[in-house]
Amino acid sequence: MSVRVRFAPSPTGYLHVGGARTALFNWLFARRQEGTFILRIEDTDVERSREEMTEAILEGMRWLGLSWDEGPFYQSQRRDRHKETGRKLAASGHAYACFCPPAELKERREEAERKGVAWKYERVCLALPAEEVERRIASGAPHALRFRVPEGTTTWEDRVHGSTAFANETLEDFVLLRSDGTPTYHLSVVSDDVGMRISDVIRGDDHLSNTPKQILLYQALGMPTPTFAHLPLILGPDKKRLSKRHGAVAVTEYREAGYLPEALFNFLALLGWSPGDGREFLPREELVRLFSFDGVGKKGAVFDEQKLQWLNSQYIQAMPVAVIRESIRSELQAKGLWDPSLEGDRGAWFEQVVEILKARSRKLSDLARDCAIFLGERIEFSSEAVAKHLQDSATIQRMKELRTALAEVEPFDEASTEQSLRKVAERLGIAAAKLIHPLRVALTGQAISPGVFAVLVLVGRERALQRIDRLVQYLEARPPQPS
RNA sequence: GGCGCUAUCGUCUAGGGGUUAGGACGGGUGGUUCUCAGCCAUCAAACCGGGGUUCGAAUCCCCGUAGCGCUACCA
Repeated sequence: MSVRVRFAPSPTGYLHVGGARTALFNWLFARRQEGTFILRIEDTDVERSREEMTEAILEGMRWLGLSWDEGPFYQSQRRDRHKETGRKLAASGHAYACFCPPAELKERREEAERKGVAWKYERVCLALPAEEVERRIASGAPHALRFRVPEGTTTWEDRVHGSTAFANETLEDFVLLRSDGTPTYHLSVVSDDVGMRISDVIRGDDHLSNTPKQILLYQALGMPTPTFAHLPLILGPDKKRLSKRHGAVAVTEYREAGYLPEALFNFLALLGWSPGDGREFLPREELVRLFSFDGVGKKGAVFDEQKLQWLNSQYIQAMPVAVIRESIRSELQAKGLWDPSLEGDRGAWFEQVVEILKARSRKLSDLARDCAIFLGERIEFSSEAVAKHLQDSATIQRMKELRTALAEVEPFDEASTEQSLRKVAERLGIAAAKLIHPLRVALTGQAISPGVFAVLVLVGRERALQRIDRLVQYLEARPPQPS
């Protein structure tokens, strides 16, 4: 029997990491089992659904590489089938008309809530004589269709939680069709899952208590139930379900922040699942190969951005520089630092730049930011760097000496420039660091940077000399420093 | 309130009757060095509580406790 799974988001917001993780497990399972992954948009809540959110969700899924095989299907376009399923249930005696005014029921529910007692629909309309029901329906009385919950216990073998049971008496006769004839969630979901021949329902833990109701619907319909797997929720640092309150939750926000889809994918898979052998860096194909519900935990997992950053850095390290260049191109363009020559004449040079930057980057945005010292024409001196390395008034003269040496050194490579600088330091009787740090500030404006000689060579002799000149001018223009 | 789910280092987890309770992130320390990162070495850090069962329980059972989720004519 072929595996058919679905991801069924509501288009009420962007694709958040919790939803993405649910989609991801569905995807992994489908790929592992060589099954079918179906995308179904549950847009039947007209109040909250926004059409443009559907596109945002699709965009998030494409970015993460969660390709679907069928769909997207729209639940709102399948209403007639849902209603038909409801009518079938009524015809077979599994559902009945309820004429109770919703406002009245709501009031009683709230009153029970206030008193702190349990309340469920008392089945007043179930007791109505058949003739009266017919008469009232014929007279056009508004009515909902309620499912008649049978006696007994509903159990299933959850792929994550194992054997799970609910006493049916804790369930109320829930509404299938509203008074206006529209189907409710449980009816729509089961109707669609049956219609789409879904074999395995993989969703968040928040649906665990919906499951008995839905199983009852399958049984009333005479349909085989799918297997269920309820994934633990993703939590914020306060251990509550991750939400906007905790910061970034949309997958697109992670893209903007400089994370790679491969890293987020890997991270999300590890959130609640473990291969068991301690490996952490697991590219997509490996994940597909290893995935099994055996490794899925039952406990909610806190989203730890530190670990995501670490994984991201691992993917950056593993990425060919040419690919990194493509990935940061739009960000460089946005900063006005991009030039077509970076893919042409200066391609090899730029790859060296990326090479020395990548080991120190946890996010692509770090890398793109650090490119500025090589691509930008002007650099700004950071106040920390100035305070730390430019206080000595002898620096002006030292930089002039260094400039002279660097103007002549041949070849202009790391080894020779370093040798040259050290020679100057020796001649002046000072530690090399007294030249290195101001040089770093001259070249990068920062107190921290990659190895200063690597930077020097990549900046190039001409620009390096200009930057040293600028530093000297800056220091000379500066009012005398209090000693 | 009712129902349900869950419980191993700060975090993600491995282990499932006898282990020095393992790994990873993060943190500490030391080394490399021109800074930072990286890398290498190294350290600290956990079985929610109480009862059973057993020669022996983190592991099995029960009871608590805590956290979370659901409790609509929302999805």
